[in-house]
Amino acid sequence: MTQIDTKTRLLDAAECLFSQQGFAGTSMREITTVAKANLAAANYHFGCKEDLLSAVLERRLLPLNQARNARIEQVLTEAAEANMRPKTEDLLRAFIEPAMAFCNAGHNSNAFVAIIGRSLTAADPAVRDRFLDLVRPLLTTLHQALCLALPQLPRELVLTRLFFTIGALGHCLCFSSITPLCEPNSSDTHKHRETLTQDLITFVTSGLESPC
Amino acid sequence: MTQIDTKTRLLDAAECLFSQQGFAGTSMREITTVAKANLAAANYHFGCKEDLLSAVLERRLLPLNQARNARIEQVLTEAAEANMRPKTEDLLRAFIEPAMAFCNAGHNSNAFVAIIGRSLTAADPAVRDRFLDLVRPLLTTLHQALCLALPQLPRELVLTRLFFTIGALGHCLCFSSITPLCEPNSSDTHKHRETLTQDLITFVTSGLESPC
DNA sequence: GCCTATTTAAAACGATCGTTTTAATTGTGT
DNA sequence: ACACAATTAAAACGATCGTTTTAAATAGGC
Repeated sequence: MTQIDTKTRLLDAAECLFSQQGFAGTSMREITTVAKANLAAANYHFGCKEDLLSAVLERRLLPLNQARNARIEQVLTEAAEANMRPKTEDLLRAFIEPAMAFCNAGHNSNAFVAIIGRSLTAADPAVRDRFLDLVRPLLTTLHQALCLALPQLPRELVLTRLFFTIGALGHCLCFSSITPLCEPNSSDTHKHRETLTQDLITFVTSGLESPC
Repeated sequence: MTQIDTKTRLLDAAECLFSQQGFAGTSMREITTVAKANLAAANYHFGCKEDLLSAVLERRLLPLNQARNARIEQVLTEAAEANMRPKTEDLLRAFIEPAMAFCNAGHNSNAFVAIIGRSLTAADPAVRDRFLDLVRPLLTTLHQALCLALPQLPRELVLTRLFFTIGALGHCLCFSSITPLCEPNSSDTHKHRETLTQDLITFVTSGLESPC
């Protein structure tokens, strides 16, 4: 068998269609058609549509958040060894860069980032809750780390500003998928994405470090 | 007839349901049931579901954006009279405050803000395009005004940072509807919303004014 | 009174939805 | 070879969808 796993093809198709049309706007028949698989195969592998969504989210989000978590821990460790406070910008970079880099990670993960960007504020509670369960631990870690970097600020204010940061990031992830900024896969796109990432980090770092 | 217009009841119901379940996740039958109207009445007044969405958007967004536009013009006029540059914070306040204040504007407009927050990055192009057409002029005006306030920054960077600002604002609008921060209509809610608004303005002002 | 616009009731249109079932067929490991 | 998991094909399940139609009833303006 030279072609990809049916299960993987289903995940790829679901990811692509969910990102373009949303969860409610995508049918199981569309997914199986794009995946060139049988309609029954989807339910056979994933049970129901909502569990397919969970599988789509988990496949990318678990490793992504693991990478972000590792980078945050690294920033904290290096700061502790130097007997200094971690820098706000370093923490935010550890949180943002892996997500934005996902756009260029090959496969069709650039479709996935739009799902991330939208899931947090999704109207459908089924989407929102399944997503929130996957990111809550990371956000808690990041919040605590940011409080170390910004001891002069009330913890509650840091959390509020972290919310703003997430909003800005999510908006970026959505738009870089909706509106391909240049021709896809061109070096221009790469460069622009890197610029955009740095612009975002600069923006939210200033926002978070703003005096109380 | 002591009760409200059928047309208005349909708009209210659609607004409420769209904000809670999204456009694709809400059926015409749900809307007419909540509105205590006949199913045929919805199509009679609005034609089709998409045009109903447009009507829902326009009812609140036109006056809201008109108010924001007037406040931006006022900031520009006062700055011109004083022979000074407009302040970034004043412009951002003119843009943000009316939207956030909408949460407490009575009727059920607090449901509407979630629609605003989500529409910009909606998966469904029908939703996104109809929304974008209603806000594009305002965003153009705001961008130009911000360039006057930040002449040291490239216009393109100002636009990028305005995108981040919109993302943070949209995220706020969504969450203040999803998670009622306190008991609704309590003075606590009012106070918290005002605090949140000021926190957001402080955050994005710092972000926009960050050195290049 | 008459005209027109609203609104209701009820039913039907064809279409699509998520899911399940049944049967036959492939592939893989042992 | 046998067993078991994966996959296909095709059909059907009941349900819901957006929209239209037909008919009757209700209101308000002139």
